[in-house]
Amino acid sequence: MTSPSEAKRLQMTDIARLAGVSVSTVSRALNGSTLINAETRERIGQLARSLNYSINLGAQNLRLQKNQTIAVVVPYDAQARQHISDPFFLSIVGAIADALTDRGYDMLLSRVDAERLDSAATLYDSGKAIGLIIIGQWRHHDQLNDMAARKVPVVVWGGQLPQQLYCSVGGDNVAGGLQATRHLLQRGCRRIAFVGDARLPEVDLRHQGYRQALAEAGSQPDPALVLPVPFEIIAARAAMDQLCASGTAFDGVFACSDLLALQAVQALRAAGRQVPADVAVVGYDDMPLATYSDPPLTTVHQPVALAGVELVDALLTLLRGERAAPRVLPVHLVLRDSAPLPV
Amino acid sequence: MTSPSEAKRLQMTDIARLAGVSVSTVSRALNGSTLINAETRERIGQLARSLNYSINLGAQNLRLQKNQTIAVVVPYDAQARQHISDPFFLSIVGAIADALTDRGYDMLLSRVDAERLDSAATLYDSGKAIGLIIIGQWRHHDQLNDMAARKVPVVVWGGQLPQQLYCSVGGDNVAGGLQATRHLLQRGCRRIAFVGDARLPEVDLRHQGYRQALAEAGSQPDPALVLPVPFEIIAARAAMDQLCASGTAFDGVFACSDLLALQAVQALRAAGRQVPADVAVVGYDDMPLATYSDPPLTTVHQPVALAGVELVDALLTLLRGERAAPRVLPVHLVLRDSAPLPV
DNA sequence: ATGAAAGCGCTAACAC
DNA sequence: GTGTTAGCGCTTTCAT
Repeated sequence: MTSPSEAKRLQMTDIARLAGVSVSTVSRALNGSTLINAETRERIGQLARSLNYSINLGAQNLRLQKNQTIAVVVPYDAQARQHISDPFFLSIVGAIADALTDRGYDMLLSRVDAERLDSAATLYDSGKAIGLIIIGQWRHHDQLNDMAARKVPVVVWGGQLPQQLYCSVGGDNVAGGLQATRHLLQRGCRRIAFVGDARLPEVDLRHQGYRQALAEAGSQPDPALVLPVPFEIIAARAAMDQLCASGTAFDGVFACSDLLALQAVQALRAAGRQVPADVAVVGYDDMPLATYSDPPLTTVHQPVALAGVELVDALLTLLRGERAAPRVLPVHLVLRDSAPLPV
Repeated sequence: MTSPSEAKRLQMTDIARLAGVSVSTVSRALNGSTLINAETRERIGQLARSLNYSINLGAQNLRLQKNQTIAVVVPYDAQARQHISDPFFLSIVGAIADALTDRGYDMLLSRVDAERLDSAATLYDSGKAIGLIIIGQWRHHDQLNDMAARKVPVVVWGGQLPQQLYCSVGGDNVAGGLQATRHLLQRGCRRIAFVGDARLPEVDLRHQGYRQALAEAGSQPDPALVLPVPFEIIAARAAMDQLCASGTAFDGVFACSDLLALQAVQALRAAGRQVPADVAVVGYDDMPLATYSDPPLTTVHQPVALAGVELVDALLTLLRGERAAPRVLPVHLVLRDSAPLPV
């Protein structure tokens, strides 16, 4: 509404002139140096405050070789021009923001093409940020390894993989897949669909848990029941509709996000099948909507707030020059109506 | 995992030395100056790329007096140490991130105490960001006015108020309140509870719409039906439980967020009342969960993606030195089962 | 207790 | 076409 500041931004010289002292005195005063006479210090402080002067951090950082900015990178599908929409991504970004704020760091939120995760390194190379938190490995474990190999301080939300040079923090995906699938089997499900793109490491680990649970039960995995859909609801719905239409028999669904699970529910209903009576459904993430949905979702809970703290602490550990071991955070199944306990 | 870079960060001098030229040549080459011989330019480019060198933006910005960083400020309740959790805030942050990325700006995500919105101005004063987008006016219209008066480039998501010096972008809250309440009246509701803290301007405007709709219908507003709850589910649930227990008669609820609406639904059910048969409920925001919830929510849709674009464009207008007029974005009621059309 | 001056990494006159 | 040099706004020796 009001038009902008043509008023050149104040700088230390201005304060110095107004206070009738030199810039070094202002600098020292503003930084609380005890070298400066307490009352001049106070006077300069007052003056600066009354003029809303604030030290230029760009210049200060350059001089001090410091920087308190961490980049949080949310990859996106450039082809689909897909926007940040999955609530899980948004809430983990919120959790990281909280953790960084608590520790006095600034957060630069960036989006990069999921096919070029390595391009995030420019944020570090250019000094915009002193470290990177990347949300998800996507399909580029190798690029992340390369970044770590050239000593870019980076922590990744995702699964722990063999031959991993970077620090990852993630939920226990195998355990999540295992618990979800075991629960469905225990309910008596015999043919359980797996919804998620196993080219993503996290999903692949959940898929391992799924297969392991099937193996325990002596059940054969059926490739026709694996739906390699991305974290994107339109595609998920289409794939589920197709599965329903195909005539392939199934009585359970394990979906790799709550949103995917709810799309499955809708597709099933559209096909005239009841949840959980005909088909039980288990989701992943335990976002708030899982509580309110119809039916409330049985889902694998991910500790989002803890995730934010762990990601940040791991990165700060790296920045201190220490090694940061990958962390696998506990997950647990939350029982609700989409797949209740067997009666 | 891997430990950090003790390797001092490369700088232009290093590239210059390795290329056997002066820093100015490197600078020009890297900035694509045609003054430089095409092949030396290419050679230097290759060298820099192969070493992952990237111009130090802190220094560059200092020299060029430029900066492409916009701060997005999410206020929070410091007393409650409440975290970013309302899905609406998170999704508008996502929308702003998309809009800024498209336009080549960096986004600094900051949290400030909702009682000290003016503290966000330091981000500008210190040169961290060239402009501010603040999510919500909260209870400090005056602080925002002060910031605008001293020419801080700021745009606020929120309602348009009288005597407003800053640029706001927001949904049409009066229309939203009007449509929601009219719809409930049209269904035959006679006693409609209003759930939301009218000390917040946006909520107050919705409340105006609510009162206007009641007036149109010749209905008397009853203060006992106004629940001044914050955007926080625990408090909302408690207030709704209390209303149910109080014996105050009501047959409709207009809640100022979808999350509040769903808490109302849960409280009503706990009190043995059906939605929408006994009490119809209308929410606000039209977040994804409104589609999936039980019952799906009739709610006022806010154009989140558009909001991101408008906020960013308004700020860029200010930064260009032009005036940016406040914008009120259209909202519309989405009919679902929590308050279906009258039969 | 305060000031003068050098320099953080970069760019852009101004030389040659 | 390329090098030399003077700052961008700040902190910090080193003087006084």
